Amino acid sequence: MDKTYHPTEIEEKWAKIWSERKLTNENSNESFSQVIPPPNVTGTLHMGHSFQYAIMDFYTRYNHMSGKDAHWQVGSDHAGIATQMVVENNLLKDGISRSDLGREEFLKEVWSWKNFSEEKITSQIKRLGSTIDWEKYRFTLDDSFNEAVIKAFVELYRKKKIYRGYRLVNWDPSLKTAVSDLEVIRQEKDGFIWHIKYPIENSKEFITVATTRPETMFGDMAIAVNPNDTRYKDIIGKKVLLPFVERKLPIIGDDYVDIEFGTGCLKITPGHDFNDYEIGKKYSLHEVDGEIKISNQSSDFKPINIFNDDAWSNDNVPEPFNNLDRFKVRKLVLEKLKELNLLIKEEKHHISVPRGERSNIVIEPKLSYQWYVKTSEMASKANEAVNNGEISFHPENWIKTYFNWMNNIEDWCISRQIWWGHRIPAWFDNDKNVYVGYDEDEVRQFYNLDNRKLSQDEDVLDTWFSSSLWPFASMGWPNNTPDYDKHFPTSLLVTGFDIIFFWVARMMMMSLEFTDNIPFKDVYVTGLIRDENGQKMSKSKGNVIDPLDLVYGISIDDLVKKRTANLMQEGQAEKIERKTRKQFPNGIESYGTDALRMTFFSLATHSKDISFEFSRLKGYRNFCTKIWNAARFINGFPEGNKVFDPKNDNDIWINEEFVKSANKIKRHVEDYRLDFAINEVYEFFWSKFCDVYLEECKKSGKTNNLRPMLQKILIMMHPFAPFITEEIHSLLFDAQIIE
RNA sequence: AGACCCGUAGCUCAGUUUUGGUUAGAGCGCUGCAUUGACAUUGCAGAGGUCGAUGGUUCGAGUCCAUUCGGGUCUACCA
Repeated sequence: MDKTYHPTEIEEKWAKIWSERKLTNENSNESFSQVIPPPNVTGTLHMGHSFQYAIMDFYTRYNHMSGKDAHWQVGSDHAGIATQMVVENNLLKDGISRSDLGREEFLKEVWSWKNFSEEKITSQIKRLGSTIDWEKYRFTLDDSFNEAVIKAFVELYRKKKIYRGYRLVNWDPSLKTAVSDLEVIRQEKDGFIWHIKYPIENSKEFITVATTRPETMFGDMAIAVNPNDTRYKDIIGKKVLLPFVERKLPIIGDDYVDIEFGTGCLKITPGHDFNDYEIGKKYSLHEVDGEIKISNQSSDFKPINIFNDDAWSNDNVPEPFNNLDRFKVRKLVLEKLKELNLLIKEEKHHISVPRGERSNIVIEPKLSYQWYVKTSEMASKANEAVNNGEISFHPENWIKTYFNWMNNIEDWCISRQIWWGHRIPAWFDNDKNVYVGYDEDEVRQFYNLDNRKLSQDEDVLDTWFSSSLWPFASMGWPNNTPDYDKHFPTSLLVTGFDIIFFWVARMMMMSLEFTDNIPFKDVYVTGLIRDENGQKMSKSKGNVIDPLDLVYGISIDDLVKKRTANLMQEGQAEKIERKTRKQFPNGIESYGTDALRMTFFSLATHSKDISFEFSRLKGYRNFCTKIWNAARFINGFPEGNKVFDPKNDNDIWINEEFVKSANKIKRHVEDYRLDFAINEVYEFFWSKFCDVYLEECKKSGKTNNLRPMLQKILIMMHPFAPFITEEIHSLLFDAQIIE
């Protein structure tokens, strides 16, 4: 054995061996299985990924060593919007836009990016020593996965659990696509509320509405007051003249209006506000010759849309307000209202602005046709599985978060107006009739169509729609494969709390729908890795650490280069460089994968936010050194017994301690408390085995049992620190722990 | 508006439900001594906590209950 422990050389050797190896406990009837939360092919892996993969690999190895047939299904996610954005940004650097290329050419670009990113990601996962059968690698947009997605869509449609609807959606004007409720981030900020006078028809009276979005007034279709509001009782039924447009709007009385709020008087803009839409629908508002009419025919309802796809005002908006960005419209409207003395008050008001999760642009509610999944029935089935204990969360507390959302779940908008994704299997004829099916032939057959021309829906599906099928589709569903038979439902899901709604809940719904089975039994919910100051790691903050830089170390210049490359905003680089040089004056040292891995386990507490500390990492690197040196020391003694054979008090004592610790560790592992488990490992090896037993053996010279005891310990420690234990084991015992 | 989480040693955090129980734990840091004879170090010894605050239940509260202060997250809504 080398005098010093050189982790990276050893690790590279074993990582390669393991990436080509398949675990074979195929004869075991007991399955342990889990699926990787497929990483997005948007770039490279970060600390959060390696944290979770360490845990997943731990359980794979642990269960394999317990004799089970352990399967860890690996793959990656096409991540529709996110990946498309990355590729579009890259092209933009060369002055090329998506539309310059056209759909087909653009998709070629995305596929080549996918290959590039996938290569990086898989080599990272391999380097961490993950125990994976790479032949079973899947991608959420490969052909057979598409088969599963199409089947899911068509079946849901034919069971009337998917429908197409024309209604308001969260529209991202920068990406020009609809997004789901979950992809909208609310940002609280200080804004204004404006009080605006609208003249009442045939009178000198005015009515004052309060609004935070004056620019949408061109889409106003009614004024609403509370019928119990004595101030306005008499004007219900009268009409107002919408300034600039001269459209006649009815004044309606509805309980929805809060008497206390604002002026107690609300403008109704059904084309641009979700609540107004509901009211507009209730009264079937529609325009006839410049006047808004009320009816009880719901089919009459026709909201007025005043924006284009990019949220610039359209032709429904008069001069000089049309063909402007919505914020310019707002500014101009306020100016002109002021000139007309119709703007009577500007009040500070706390508002929450909806922003796109990816684009960060302000979301504009927009009327459009979109596809939706009906969720309520599926959700209650999923809830049942949690309530009757079929699925359990660890820590349990996350159940509350889960139910909080599931009990108020809305229908899920699954269509996206982008190019990268699973194309929606729906076809239109020239009369805009819609037909859903597996392919065009099947559609014609199913609907008994003549040879009319059909064209496929241009839209693609929300990435999370395909991800929701991952636990069974990645194992071969809808085909019956040996993996699906043996390893589904899976035993464990390791994932972050941030995607409980996006992913965990939806997998539960889809799995129960299509397989009549839960997708997983235990959900191990991890916290989010933050930097030492508790800040979320992000490119723009410049505090990201690449896990492989902890393994190999990195010079300060390279680290600065890495952190300041490809920044979205100008001028950040200098600040990031200063902070980085201050925190890591000499760069980052090499710590090795085992040290990193054990650090992750020690951080796997029940806490939501996990501060990544270098001092802890250093501590576990010292622990690895300790293991190495203990082994080297033992290796210097004569071989002694093949099998542990206690002959003195010291032997008996360490064996008892070993059994005690092993039992504790087993319990902690089964309770999903790897932080406790790794503490026990550390404490046993260092304080008991080294400080007491080894010292005693040194003194007494009774060293016959050192090797067999070390071997037992190495095997026990292997899932915690696979590289070093495997290396020592093969050096000293000429055999691998996992063959 | 509702829900949830956090506040314990200088720092980062365990411990709080099922099971309230003698001197409240860990790692790192700190102090002192020893050490290059397995240890890119290690060993031994040690200091350091009114467990956010107040009140209650109890023989006994970090742990249970109520109130409160500070920090954070999520969901819904906000004309």
